[in-house]
Amino acid sequence: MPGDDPIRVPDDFEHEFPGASRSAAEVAANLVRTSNAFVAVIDRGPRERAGLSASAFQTLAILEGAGEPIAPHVIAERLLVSSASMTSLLDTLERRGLVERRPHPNDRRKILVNLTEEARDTVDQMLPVIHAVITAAVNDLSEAERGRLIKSLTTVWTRLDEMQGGSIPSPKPRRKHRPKTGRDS
Amino acid sequence: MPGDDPIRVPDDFEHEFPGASRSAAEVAANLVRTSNAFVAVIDRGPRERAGLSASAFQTLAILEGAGEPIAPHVIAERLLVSSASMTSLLDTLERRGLVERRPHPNDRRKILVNLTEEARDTVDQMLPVIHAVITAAVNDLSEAERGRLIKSLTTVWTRLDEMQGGSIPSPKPRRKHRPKTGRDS
DNA sequence: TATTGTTATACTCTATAACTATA
DNA sequence: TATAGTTATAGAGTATAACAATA
Repeated sequence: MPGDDPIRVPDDFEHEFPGASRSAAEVAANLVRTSNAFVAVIDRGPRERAGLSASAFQTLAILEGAGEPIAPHVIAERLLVSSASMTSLLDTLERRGLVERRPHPNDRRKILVNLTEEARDTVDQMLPVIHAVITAAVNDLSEAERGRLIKSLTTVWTRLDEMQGGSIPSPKPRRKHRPKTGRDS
Repeated sequence: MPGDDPIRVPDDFEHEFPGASRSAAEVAANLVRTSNAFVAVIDRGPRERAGLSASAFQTLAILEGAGEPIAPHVIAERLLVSSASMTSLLDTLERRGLVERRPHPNDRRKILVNLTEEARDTVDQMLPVIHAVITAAVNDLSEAERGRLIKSLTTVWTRLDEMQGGSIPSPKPRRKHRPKTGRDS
């Protein structure tokens, strides 16, 4: 099966991008590919079957994970969207009967977002499918390999998390034969 | 630093989801988190600085990778969007001066999409930044660890790729204390 | 004054269906 | 008939700015 090989990066990569690491590029490419495959399988299976957008799905997951009704601005923070976008998302979810808005008992500026019975049923049907997919996908790795994999991933994530805040490293310029343009050929 | 730990899954996970593997869930969670961090750093850095949507960015990447002008339906296939969506994307990119449509020399139904000088300059500025980020992120892993990581990722990806086509495993139902609803409390 | 949520407005991405031109 | 691309239309997600109600 030729499709079962890792993604490779060309020989001249480190010449084209001085200072960059070829093996690092291969790690990143294979990492993102595998993550995308996870998301694709889960999307096409449970999520799209339920007719939910990615944001709607995450909103339900946040509410389910919280274990109790929470206010829109809390969901918006976790979802990294504006409060106006949150209003729109909740409108959609409420229209579909998956959430309900209720007044906050103490603070009359706030509301609390509840999952409906239907939404909890949906989540209860989706999660076992998702975990069955994950369990099957990782099945060929030994426990020791899983441990090493998690450790390596955490090492990389830690560095990325540091970069999130601000300074990303400044690179040396690219060195290359420009691609054909159709104009200068 | 408490934030530098791997994502863990609760003790009762395998009781809650019979048949599912806790270590597999931890692998998946940490994998997706790390991939998302990669994408986030690249998005907030190079991509958003260039004012490009994810699809616009990918369109430029496809054109750059092709190394020569290609037809819209080819881009649409690789991007997994409809031809009408492709037209709209190209409208946006052309309005910004990043691509040009030219008639196909042989087949008058077709057009060819060219990158402009400005687009090639943009890509040439973005790629070194992206590879510098990747190189720095993976810096703490030895070459041996990179090799093992890529191998494990490929193993998982292969299984996921098999699942893409069709049959996802059927799970046993969830077993749980339902979360509070605000109604029945 | 600050916080919470909504409304108004606008733009992008996405899709389906109908259409034109060409092969 | 089949293929390539566009137009028309519609819906969702996103954002910013302005606003009302409440703290």
